[in-house]
Amino acid sequence: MRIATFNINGIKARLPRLLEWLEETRPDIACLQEIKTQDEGFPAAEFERLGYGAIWHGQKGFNGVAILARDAQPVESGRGLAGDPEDVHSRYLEADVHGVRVASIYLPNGNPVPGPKFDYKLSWMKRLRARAAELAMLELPVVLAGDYNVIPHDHDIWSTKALLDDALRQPESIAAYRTLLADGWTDALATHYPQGRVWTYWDYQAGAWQQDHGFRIDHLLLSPVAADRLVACGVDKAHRGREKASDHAPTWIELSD
DNA sequence: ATGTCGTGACCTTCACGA
Repeated sequence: MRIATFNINGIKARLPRLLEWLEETRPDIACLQEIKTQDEGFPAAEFERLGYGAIWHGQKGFNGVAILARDAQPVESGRGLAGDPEDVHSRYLEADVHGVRVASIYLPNGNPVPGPKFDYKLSWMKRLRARAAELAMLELPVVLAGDYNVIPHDHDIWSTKALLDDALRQPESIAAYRTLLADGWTDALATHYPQGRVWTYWDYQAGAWQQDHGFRIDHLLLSPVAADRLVACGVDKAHRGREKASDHAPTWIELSD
């Protein structure tokens, strides 16, 4: 079973690319982030045509997450994270699909540092950790997939000197991410590529793609039962190089049946 | 130092978020 995560940076602008990717790679589950549309604007019929059921949590202009399932309808098990009634961002959606509990996560960017946006990022990560602890109690395999906006290690960015002041590389962000790993979650790509230097994001600016100045922020965290079934993982890098591409590349895992 | 996108709004151009 293939489970992918893809920050598409606007589902309206990206729809042809997204449908093309689905047809070419046929993931069993696709977690989408930054759909950047209200619920009414979600093109569910387009996915249905390709055999995908979907659930989505939209928001006007920004954020927004979705879960697609091939030949199935995801059964929603969570929408938003508990712990902050003031939080109106659409960043978390969770469902049961094909015997797996899966979450589509769009973790706050957190820039600039310091400031309220960075505080929000860190508190959001605490709330995610609390939800993850609940999910760890399930018998089902669990996959927490999404754009974490955290660069976990120096070898997860093209230059160790880049983005040092950025929220994506702050010690507090990295520590919160490592806390999840310490709780028993497995970073799939880190396990399979221990030497690092596998990118999932290349900025639109400054010729980052052309120079391969990327970094890794799209992660799939696996519960122990899911990690036991991990057989392969990777990044659909070629899709980042196409016309009108997202600034992220699809990132995926393969679980044994 | 700069570089680019996508979205939305009294909208042919800017502000914002990333």
